Order: sequence, then C-alpha cells, then structure tokens
Amino acid sequence: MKNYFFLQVYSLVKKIPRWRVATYSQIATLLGQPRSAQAVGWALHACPDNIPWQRVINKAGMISIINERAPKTLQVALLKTDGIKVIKNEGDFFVDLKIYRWLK
DNA sequence: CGAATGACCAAGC
DNA sequence: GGCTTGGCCATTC
Repeated sequence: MKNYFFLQVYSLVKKIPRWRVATYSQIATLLGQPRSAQAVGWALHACPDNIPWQRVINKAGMISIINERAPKTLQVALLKTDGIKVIKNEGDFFVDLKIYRWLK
C-alpha cells in the first residue's frame, strides 16, 4: 500500500495511553509533519475500528466529529470508559486538554 | 495529471 | 466575539 501516512497515524494513535488524549496537530507533529493535521483527521475518518480514534480531538479539545458510524455520543462514552471526564456544553463535547493532553 | 474532499488551523472581518 | 476565508496536506475521483 502507498498510504504510509495513514498507517503511521494509526500506529501512533494506538500508542496513546488509556487516560490521555491527543490533538490532530499533535499527531501530525509527532509524525514529523506539523502541517498535516487535516490529513490526520482524514486518516481517522477511515476509522479502521481497531484503533482508539476517540482519543484524538481537535486543538480546542472539542469533539467535532461528523460521522454516522461514530457519533459524538459514542466517542464520549468511550472516553468515559478510558477514565476521561468529558464536559458537555450546548450540545458540543469538550475534553480538558490541560489535564488529559498526552505528553510524549 | 488536475480538481475535489475533509473528524484541521490560523488569521481576518 | 462569532462567522467566513484561505492555506495546509494526503488521499480519492
């Protein structure tokens, strides 16, 4: 396959500890390409179900997912299972990055 | 190969 | 201070 970037993203996301979360730009940066946040988001959109995609959120700590197969409510449930507190605000969900941000 | 897409980001209005 | 615009980049059409 030639989609190395996707594979790298998946590989890295799998390494995120259960009690932590990462941002799209963080993933991109760790892969050596700080400008590829958009591509990271797209990689996760492929959502191979064997990766903890719920631990990856945008830079504001907000869950802006738009996916029938993986609704926000599901992501929130999974995050709670991981021991992460999710804050609900006007229909949107947030994670406190100051507390849960993955420090690699 | 050129154009379009998208779960992003930063700057502008 | 919330919404729009343009720029990023890898993948798909």
